[in-house]
Amino acid sequence: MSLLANECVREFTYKSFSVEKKEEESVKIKIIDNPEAVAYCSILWPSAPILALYLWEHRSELIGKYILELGSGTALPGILAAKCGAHVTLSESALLPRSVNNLKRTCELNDLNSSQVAVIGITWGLFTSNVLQLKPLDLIIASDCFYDPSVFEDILATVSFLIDRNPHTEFLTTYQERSSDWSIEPLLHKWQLACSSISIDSLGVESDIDINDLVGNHSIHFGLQKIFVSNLPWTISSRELRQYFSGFGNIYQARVVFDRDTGLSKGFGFVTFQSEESVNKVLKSTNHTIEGQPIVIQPTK
DNA sequence: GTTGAGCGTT
Repeated sequence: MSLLANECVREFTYKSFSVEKKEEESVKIKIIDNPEAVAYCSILWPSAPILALYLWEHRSELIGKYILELGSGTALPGILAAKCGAHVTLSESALLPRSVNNLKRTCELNDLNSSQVAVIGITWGLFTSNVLQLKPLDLIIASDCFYDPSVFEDILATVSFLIDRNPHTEFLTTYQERSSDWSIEPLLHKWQLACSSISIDSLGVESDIDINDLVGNHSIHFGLQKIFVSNLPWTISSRELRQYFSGFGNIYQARVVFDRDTGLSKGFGFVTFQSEESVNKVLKSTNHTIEGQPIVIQPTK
């Protein structure tokens, strides 16, 4: 399997001592991360390792279960569930064939063939034949799918439909709180779904993983993590933009905006950091220059 | 049409 530009393979190892088997169990997962991707589904968001770690710590309950992952993206939780013995179906939007294909590539990367893990296109809120043909599920999982309020109801419509067909199906989801104004609670009522939250305080203790390392400072809003950069030299690409700002902290995404028609740089771009602190550092520091040219930094509107 | 204020993409 070959990687595209900006893609990298990230390895996750889950290890725990099994009291029942009196031996250490471990599994290694490889996922394709593309922090530069325009499509959010190619980026490994912190909710994914959290859900994966939760599944790992409940792996004995996964054996033989039928699990569907919605909006799989990098598919870390889904692949982990498959490695733990579940029958897993990964899914991505049917409108994004490349993202669906990325799921197939990830299966290949983890030596899982199509009889072990199925990959299908599911568009949230649409009841296409792919959804109708699903076998009864034990569990639906989704990491970081509640990132845009305009799709909240579509996701829950799909979940509600699948739970209606098989009432013992459970839905397990992790998400980042991006705005205190957002809530799925009214929609849960509307779709007659009940929910409870699971504490992640003791998550990782068994595997000796500090979840803060996985999450970073992500409980903050997106706007504060992102800066608008202008007066860029015409010649620089997202790569150089990333390179310049990498000195201020870990970067999720750095993008120069190019004109769709001419392909020429518009001379501005966006940099999204993994923490608010990095943004503050950038804003405090003056005299930012790239290739000798002063550049302008502003918080995003 | 060879630039210099601006807030993109999915």
